[in-house]
Amino acid sequence: MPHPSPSPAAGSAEPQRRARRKNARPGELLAAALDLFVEKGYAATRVEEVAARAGVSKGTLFLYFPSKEELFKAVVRENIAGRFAEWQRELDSFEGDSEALLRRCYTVWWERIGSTKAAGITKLMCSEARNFPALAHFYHQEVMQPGTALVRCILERGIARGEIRPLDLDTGVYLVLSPMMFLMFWQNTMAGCLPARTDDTSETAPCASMPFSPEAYLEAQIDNLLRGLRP
Amino acid sequence: MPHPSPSPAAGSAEPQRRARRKNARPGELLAAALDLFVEKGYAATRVEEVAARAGVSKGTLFLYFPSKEELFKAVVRENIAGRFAEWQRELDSFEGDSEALLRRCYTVWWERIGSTKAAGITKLMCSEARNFPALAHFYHQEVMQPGTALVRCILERGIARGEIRPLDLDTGVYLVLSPMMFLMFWQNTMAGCLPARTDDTSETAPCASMPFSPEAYLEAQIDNLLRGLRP
Amino acid sequence: MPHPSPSPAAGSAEPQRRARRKNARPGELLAAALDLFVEKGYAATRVEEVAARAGVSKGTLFLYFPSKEELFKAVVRENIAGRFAEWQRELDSFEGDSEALLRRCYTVWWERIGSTKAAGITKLMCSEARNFPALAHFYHQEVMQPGTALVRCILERGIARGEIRPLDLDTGVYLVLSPMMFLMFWQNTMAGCLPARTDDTSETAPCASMPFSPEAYLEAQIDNLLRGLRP
Amino acid sequence: MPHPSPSPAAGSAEPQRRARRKNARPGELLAAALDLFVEKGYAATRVEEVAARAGVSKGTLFLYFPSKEELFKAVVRENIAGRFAEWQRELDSFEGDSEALLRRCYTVWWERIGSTKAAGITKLMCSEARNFPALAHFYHQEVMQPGTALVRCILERGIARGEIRPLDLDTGVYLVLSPMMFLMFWQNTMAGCLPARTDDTSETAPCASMPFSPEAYLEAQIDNLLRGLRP
DNA sequence: GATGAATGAGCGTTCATTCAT
DNA sequence: TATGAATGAACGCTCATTCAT
Repeated sequence: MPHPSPSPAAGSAEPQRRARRKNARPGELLAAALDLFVEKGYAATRVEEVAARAGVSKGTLFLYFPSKEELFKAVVRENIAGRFAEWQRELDSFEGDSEALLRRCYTVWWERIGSTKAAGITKLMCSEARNFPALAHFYHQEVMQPGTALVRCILERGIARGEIRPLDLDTGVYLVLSPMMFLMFWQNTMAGCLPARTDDTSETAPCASMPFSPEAYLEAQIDNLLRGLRP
Repeated sequence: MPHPSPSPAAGSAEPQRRARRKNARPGELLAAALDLFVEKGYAATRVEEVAARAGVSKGTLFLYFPSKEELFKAVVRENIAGRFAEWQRELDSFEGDSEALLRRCYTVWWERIGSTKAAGITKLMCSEARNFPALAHFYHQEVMQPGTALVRCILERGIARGEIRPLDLDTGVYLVLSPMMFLMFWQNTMAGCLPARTDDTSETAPCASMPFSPEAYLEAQIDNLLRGLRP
Repeated sequence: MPHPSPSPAAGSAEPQRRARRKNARPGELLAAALDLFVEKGYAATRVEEVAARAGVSKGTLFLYFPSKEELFKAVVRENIAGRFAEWQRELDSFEGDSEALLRRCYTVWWERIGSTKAAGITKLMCSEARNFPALAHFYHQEVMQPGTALVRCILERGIARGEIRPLDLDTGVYLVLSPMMFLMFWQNTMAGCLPARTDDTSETAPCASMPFSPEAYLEAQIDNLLRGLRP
Repeated sequence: MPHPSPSPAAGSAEPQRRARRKNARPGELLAAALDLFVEKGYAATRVEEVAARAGVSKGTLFLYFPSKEELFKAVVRENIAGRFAEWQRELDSFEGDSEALLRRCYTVWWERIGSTKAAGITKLMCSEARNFPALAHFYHQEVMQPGTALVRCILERGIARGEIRPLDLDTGVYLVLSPMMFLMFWQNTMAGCLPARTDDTSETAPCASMPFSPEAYLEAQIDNLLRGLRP
């Protein structure tokens, strides 16, 4: 095995690449689409760019997703909407008290959504909902409704167990949800503190002088929320 | 009355009005642009529409602003004035306890910002921050920083008076601010509740099944916040 | 039974069927193409659809026909066979008067051509003539010329027998032919009476208010033609 | 006036060209569109080509016509549909007998439609109706319906005056119309005899060996029709 | 031979921008 | 100064054609 690394390695793995790619394509496209949608927004993302980032041509994208709109929906389903069933199961089988449940809820959300690119989707959706009513409807149906339903379950359970003071649930769910939403907005706007974009202009991080730790924020919110919800 | 009809000088106060209009032009364009940018977002707003709403032609707009991008920047700069000095004075002279102060703070914010077009500017700014990093920086310094400073004052005062439990202020300020930001986003996206599309599928307004009253939300947040902040 | 599963020779009569299919391929493709070209026109027919209807893949079609254009040409050549010799024989042996002959002529034409897919070929050919001048020429020589010759015979016979008034035959043949051509066009266009579009405006089938029965039309035409041709 | 002709003549007429063109543009575009639609069909005609033939850019076309479909409709209205009112007036004020009326009807039709490019529209419409149901509907409503209504008027008048034998009008109108339609098809398919296209390939006229005079055909048809319609 | 994943030129349409008037 | 006719680059999407397997 001489020259293992810098060699172009042209040869053995080529034949099956086509077949192997075929299965990988949707995932690669979804990943590229997630990146670009979050980075530039829905309207400003060109499908050709998504295709290019996934290493294929424009036409190929339409082999897997019939339209830009469906591509976006697939991104949402892949990264958010498709996971509610699992979360509901986790919730149903949880055995601790409401404080533990809420803390776990925030932790899990932060790990799986809040700190990932998926959080950018929510910000994007809120930014462009008015211009793409069909997408807004889809997002509402597939994400907002299940999300609020999940939180409502948690609160109802806590009230039933006497661990949470009775409160109007229609607005109560937003006591739990709004910190998450705030974080998703914050992370994807003011927080140029993220590794910063690598493409065009040199970009001084806007919040350089204003410390903000999402984890600390979340911690403070959950603490305060729990105090406030106590019976 | 010689040459009554073909003379071009028909009309008395015209020249003056023309001149008056000329000075007002940039302002009228900025006002129209503000409305439309807030209403539809940056990308979806057409310069022709801005010009039309300002009562001038498309070409005239480009006489005052060299490009759509510069128009947008001018709109944001124009509308994010500092009213913080006034608020700081109101705060300094407040004599009630922290609960009253915080409640008043939310009320005043809702009346002067949250329920007005100003909230739309914030949402707009956040939505487009990635595309206009310089503006995002500007906004952060001129709005976010003073805003957090103000809230920090309130909390420090409360802690000093023993009305608020000690807590890390760097993150604590966001306990107060995040409901406001959440509301500004919410009001300008999901609550758009467009009158349903008329084309293919029957689509009820997206928020039909998810009631949300900003006032009720604010009430619930302030209540819970105050409970949580109690020593 | 060694190697039962991974052996590719699984199946008994498969090889033969494969071979049989292989010879039938071009014909199956031509048949599918005929259907679709007649149904949707040249431009609107997608080669993939032709391949699918013939039960093969898109790539396979291009194995047999080098391009969509050549496929079209092959379809037209294949389907415009000459049945004129047979009709000439039937005409030569006819013994009734001219009215009976002309009536029979229309009836036979309607049964064998007018009401069948063959009419669709004619309409197709006429519709695409400008894009395929060579085919138009071919069609003119192989179909139009013999057709007019046949009708000319009928008229000459009638004039000779004193049953038809003398008239210029060069144009007279079209008195007989034009109703047929009109019908072939009509049947394959306006009479499509598509099941109404389902999207925006309420659109009843285009011919709803304009009743048209091919048989009644043919009947009226032959009646009027015979009256007009009487000496 | 030295060098009057080869001089570029740049100078006097330039200033008003813009304004003058503005009024002329729709007409120029409609003329170009008529040419191309008739020449290549609806689907195969590219709007960019229409614009180019009218001497403007693609975008300019959309300044005057909001879509390709509306451009086509405008062509139809300009060349056919918009004239029925005038024809109806001419019909209402006609004072001769039915033979004179029908002869005049054919003559006028031939001069204003049949022998012009407008005839190509009907052929086009029949060729592509199935693929563009909206256009088919429009054409049916704006052309076929008024056309048949007009002919029906003529026949009813003749029957009332005892100059035409009673006959079922629903099919009777087609006795009058089908020769026109036949001619429109014929002229625009088999009759490469027209001055032949000047663009790409050398095209031998397909009907070289088969004499066909539209005028003679029309003459024969009207003669025979009148004989057939006599009471 | 047969497949179907991949391509890319081309379509109708939009809209920020220009410039002759 | 103000206009609005004109532009052309770009978009989302289609589909005949190619070619590695």
